[in-house]
Amino acid sequence: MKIEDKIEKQMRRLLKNTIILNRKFLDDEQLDRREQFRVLKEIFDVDVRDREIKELSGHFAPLLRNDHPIHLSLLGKTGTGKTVTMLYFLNMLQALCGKKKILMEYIHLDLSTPKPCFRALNDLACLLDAAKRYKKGISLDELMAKIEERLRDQQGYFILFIDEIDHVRRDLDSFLKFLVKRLPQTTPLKIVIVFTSNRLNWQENIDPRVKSFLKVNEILFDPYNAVDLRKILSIRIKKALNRKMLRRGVLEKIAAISSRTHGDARKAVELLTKSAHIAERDGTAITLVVVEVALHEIERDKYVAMIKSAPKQLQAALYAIIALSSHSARPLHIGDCNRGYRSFCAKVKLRSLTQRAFSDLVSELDIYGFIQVRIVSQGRYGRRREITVNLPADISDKLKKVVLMEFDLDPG
DNA sequence: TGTCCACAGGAAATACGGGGGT
DNA sequence: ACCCCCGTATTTCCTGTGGACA
Repeated sequence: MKIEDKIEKQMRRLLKNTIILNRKFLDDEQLDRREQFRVLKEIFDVDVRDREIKELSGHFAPLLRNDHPIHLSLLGKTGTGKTVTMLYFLNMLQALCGKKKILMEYIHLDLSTPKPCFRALNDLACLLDAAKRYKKGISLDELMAKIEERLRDQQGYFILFIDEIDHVRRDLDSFLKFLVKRLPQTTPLKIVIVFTSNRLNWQENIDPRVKSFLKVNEILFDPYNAVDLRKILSIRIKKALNRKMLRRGVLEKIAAISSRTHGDARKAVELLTKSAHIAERDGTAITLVVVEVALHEIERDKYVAMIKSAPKQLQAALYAIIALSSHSARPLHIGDCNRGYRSFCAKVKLRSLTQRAFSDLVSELDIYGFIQVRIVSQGRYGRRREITVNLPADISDKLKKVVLMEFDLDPG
């Protein structure tokens, strides 16, 4: 056989077993707005988030009567579709308003990373084209004035979609005071603010004087159930994957696992994506076993990402504890761990912290789930925390290697 | 019943580091 | 270049604790 034929045959065989046909439909980041909306439309067309969309329509219906709806608060855990549903809805609403010659403008202020009041206001000003991006050097008042100036003689409806409102740490009060109290008085715009939050009680500790101005309607987004997730996943599968390489029951399994553990659509799609990648890498179909492996790898990657982005001190503490725990079957105590930690610090030339600070590191590792800690009293022999490591062996090995590499040490 | 172990963990003091103003 | 401000990290100091043991 000629070499050209061989190559062609080989490539055709690989192509036949390709699993991911269109990568971008597995990652929303890679889709542009229009494509995103097209995917969303398909999802909403099969009645996913039907109730929520009905409630949204009800809330915004007064627009068509030239009436002024109150503010709105969308509550629910991450990955329950608060943001996408709202964006999709706003897009539709804008089209509708255009048709009916109703003036309407909306802004999406995304606070997905925590930021102080100043940053949030500055970001808003940027979106409105009212100011440049400042690091500092301008007071909150000036910033507010710029926003007011920009909106001073606008007409019609102005919908301000503020995503993850509880990420405004420090001075949420003045942020809200400006938006709900001051701004409506200085512009003829009819302002409707839509908040999202994954904490049901985000309004609890805001200034009562602001709160009294903040009339909100609430819509609750439940976690997705297995039926919804199946619909969402099958649309992704249709668009992105070679369905011949998907074994029976895989879709159901991913939907079931996801609805049981979190009900988060983004994580469900992530599990699907990971499974596809693994299957492709190993040259197999996506089977139930592959899904299991994917689940494990996602978990491992989560731990690795967490420790990589953690401060050096925390990395050192984790390394010392994992290393110590693999030697002894007994639970560890702070004293032992602290000694191990100190000697590790000496080895990697890291300044070691006091036991008090180290003790806080241990609590932090407990919160992140790397280790388990419980307080045990041994009477005369003191009161101490018992520290255990419950990670699968391959994960803790991997973590040790990662930490060593962070300290520029060869894991070998 | 009181003692005392070996810490836990709160509060206040202090060090550090990045950014702006001058 | 120098100082100041402010938020965060760390240290210092401290009080509290459940129960075995005498």
